[in-house]
Amino acid sequence: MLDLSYLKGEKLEKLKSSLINRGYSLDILEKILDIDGKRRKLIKEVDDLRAKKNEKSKIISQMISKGENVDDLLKEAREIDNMLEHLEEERRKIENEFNYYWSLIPNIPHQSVPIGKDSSDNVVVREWGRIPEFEFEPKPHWEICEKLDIIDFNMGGELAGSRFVVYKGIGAELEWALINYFREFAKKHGYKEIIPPFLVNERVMFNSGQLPKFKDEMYYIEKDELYLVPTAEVPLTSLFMNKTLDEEELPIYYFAYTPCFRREAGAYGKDVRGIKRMHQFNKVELYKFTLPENSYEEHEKMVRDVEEILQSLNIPYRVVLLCTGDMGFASAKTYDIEVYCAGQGGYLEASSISNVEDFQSRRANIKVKRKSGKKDFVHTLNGSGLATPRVLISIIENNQTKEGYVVIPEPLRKYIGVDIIK
RNA sequence: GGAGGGAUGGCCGAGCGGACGAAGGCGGCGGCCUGGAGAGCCGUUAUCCCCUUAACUGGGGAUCGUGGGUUCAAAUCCCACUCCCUCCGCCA
Repeated sequence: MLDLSYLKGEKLEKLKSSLINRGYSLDILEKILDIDGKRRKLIKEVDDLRAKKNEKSKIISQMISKGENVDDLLKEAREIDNMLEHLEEERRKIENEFNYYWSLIPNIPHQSVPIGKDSSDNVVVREWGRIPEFEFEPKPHWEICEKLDIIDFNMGGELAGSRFVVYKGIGAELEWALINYFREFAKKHGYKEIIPPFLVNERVMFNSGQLPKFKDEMYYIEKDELYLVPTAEVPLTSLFMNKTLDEEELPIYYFAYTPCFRREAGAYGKDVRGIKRMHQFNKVELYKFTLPENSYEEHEKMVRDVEEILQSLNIPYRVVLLCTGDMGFASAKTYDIEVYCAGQGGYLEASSISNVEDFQSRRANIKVKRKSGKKDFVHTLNGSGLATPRVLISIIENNQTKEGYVVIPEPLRKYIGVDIIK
């Protein structure tokens, strides 16, 4: 959530251009501005009236203690009450409306973010690794997995529907191997492990920016009013909600493995084959709470942490700086890391690493107290480190043999006990 | 699921209709004292919103788990909900 000062002066201009750059219409902002005017007026009216009432009450109490007659004053006070009643209701209504629309406004991109419309305007900032070459036509991972019987796509469909799969045997083992491998990396880089709830309440969903705008993307359990987490970023964001941290405590590095549940409501018919886009997948998420002045440095560091994992697995990748039009709602700056997948003949996004500045900490109310006594909202960062499916795709497709086998990357062998999946 | 107890400022803890944004203590901050530190003493010590201002300048409003209600007036009374603790039941 943005600072309300964005509704005035220079900052308003900044907000406008940022909305345009992100491909948002200005209609909603005009609506907000209109509501805000009414809101301020009502606040003033109500507060003034309350001041008057408080004054009367004070006089009444003084007169009562002196034993004087207060009937007339009582009547006046009751009249003020009547006026307040409907004004207050109006005020409550307009404040709710205001908060709702304001929570729909995305973050302001950092000045280093390229302005652009869509992914074609993203900027590749570096590439690593050698693209594998084959003497045969490399197959897509779904064909390989089916033949090796390590992922059962049909069974997933029968149990839960499309975009669900069943990992079997070495497939399941490889999945756990990756998860544990990622966990060990996170630990090595100084992140502290968290196991959060996989279901969270509405407030927590709001804090990280999923609600109210992306309600349709979430699985919701009506009976208990709980949402299934779409990423560990959601519970991690709220770990310090309504807390004020000490300056010396920062930065705080956390990581968590969770399954991630997404309805993929806008993706009908897209990426239906294989495990590229599923309703449930596994991910190890990296998360940082930092001082505002350090967040961009920490952002670069987080990207390097994730790169190191891919390098150790010898996966060719490129780091892409997203343009304004392609960035997520909460983000001020995002790098995607895309891994090369031979069977697809191209790159797939495997990690998204964002600095959201104080966008989430405002929603969750997470502050830091400076030595000077001044309080600021902390900055938060999140990054996949990593999600398993697309890394798995890359490993399977890049390491396939002519016979349809898959050579397991050296660092993962110790978890499984085999070098090659036959 | 059933029965009972509880939720107050950074923390502990009083208050149970009016002068209470809230006693007292601890902690924090500033000062005195000291060669320095400690002890001691004095002072200070929340957040948010609106209007105003060069300014946290001045004025006002709100906040004692959350949301309602009673009252001229609620931390205090009533109702609902949430969370925590204890006991019983059920269960991996």
